[in-house]
Amino acid sequence: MTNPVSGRKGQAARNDVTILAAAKEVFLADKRAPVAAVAERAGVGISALYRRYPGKEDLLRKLCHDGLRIFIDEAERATAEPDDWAAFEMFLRGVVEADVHSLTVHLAGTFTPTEEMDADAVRAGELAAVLFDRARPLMRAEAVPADLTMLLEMCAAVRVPDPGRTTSLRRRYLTMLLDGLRAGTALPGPPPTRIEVDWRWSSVPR
Amino acid sequence: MTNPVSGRKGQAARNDVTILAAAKEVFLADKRAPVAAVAERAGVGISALYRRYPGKEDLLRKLCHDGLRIFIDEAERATAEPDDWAAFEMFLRGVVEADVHSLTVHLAGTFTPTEEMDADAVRAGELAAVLFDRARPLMRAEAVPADLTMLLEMCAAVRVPDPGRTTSLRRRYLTMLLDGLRAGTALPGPPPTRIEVDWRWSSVPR
DNA sequence: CGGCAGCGGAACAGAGCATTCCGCTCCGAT
DNA sequence: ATCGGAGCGGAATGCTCTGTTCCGCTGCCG
Repeated sequence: MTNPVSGRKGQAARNDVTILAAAKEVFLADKRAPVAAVAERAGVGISALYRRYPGKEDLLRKLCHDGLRIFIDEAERATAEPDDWAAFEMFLRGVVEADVHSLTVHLAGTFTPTEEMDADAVRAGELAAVLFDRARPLMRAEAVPADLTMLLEMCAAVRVPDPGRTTSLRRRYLTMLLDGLRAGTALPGPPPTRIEVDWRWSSVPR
Repeated sequence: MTNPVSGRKGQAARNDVTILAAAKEVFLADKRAPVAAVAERAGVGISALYRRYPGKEDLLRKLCHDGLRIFIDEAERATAEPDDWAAFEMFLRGVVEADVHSLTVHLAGTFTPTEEMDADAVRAGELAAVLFDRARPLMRAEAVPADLTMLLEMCAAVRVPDPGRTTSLRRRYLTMLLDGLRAGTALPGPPPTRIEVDWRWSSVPR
């Protein structure tokens, strides 16, 4: 019973991950997708879903929190890299690769966050700031940490029907953005503020 | 009667532009917004809207087509600029400034396009390609015209609650993107194809 | 071999929305 | 001054869509 790869329990355990994966796919494509779409994508009935999560909002929250944790993991992994710019770039590439931004920022606002999530979000911001500061000497002077959120937002906006191509194209434009981040002409207007960048989190619906 | 600035006809004429402006604001913020939201934003009743447009889809189409025309206008205006890079930059800045991309690509798929729109879309693509080709010698070698769509897409993704700041921030990141477009490290993966970039147009719902 | 965990999917209840419709107002032609 | 109707507000209508519940079945587990 400790490792039921087959049988009733095994199937249930497998459904756990299947459902989560399906939810990720579906809500990444459309954050307002109906619950039934997730069940269908996972190839299970609706009950299988409601047996695991009290309601839709809980599923969304779980998905978002998982994304946040991946973000933190990527940041921590990159921190170990000694070269400042390499660490920074590794971090961003990891986040973009995992499509974490869509999981976190895009899903924000569709549920009420838990305190633990808030804490994790703060931690994520701190880690990113450290990475940013290390790489800052290599960037254009006007760049600020809040720019990171926007850069990720822009990468997440790159989307084509084929997921593989989406990833590939995002790599392409992230490269371009990183080049633009390093040097160039003076930037117009004031940089984004923390509040401007985090507004999705603060708008608590219902 | 030729210029009824006041009276019944005058109010109606003023409502024409008020409604269109409201629709632009509302659908820019959320392309799936209900018709009632447009009426409310315009400060009119729903009838005022349905008197002008047979249905929601027609309003969306009008909005999108107007955006397409602005795109073309910007392209034509920029074409007159003798300096190749300046023309290219003026074009992109104009398009971003007018938030035309959200009006066109983002609204695509919410209605069935007319033949005239298709023709205009083709013309828009041609004009943009000319501008691109003129500036190409000044860009990194891997850049292709389809990149333009993606760059605009990324700029459109920059969005904060305050419209003024949104515009300002978009200028900021467009500058960064243009710098990234001009030079830098090699880009990974194949560039986007025309089909990948136009997929929204081809998916015809209903 | 019996019980129940786990599940499929129909059924339910309610929300949201595009569109219609009715009655009112008040411009403007006579 | 009067009256017809253009223009409009907003309630009413008739969906469609969706979250959630519920019932009955299946087949593993003890």
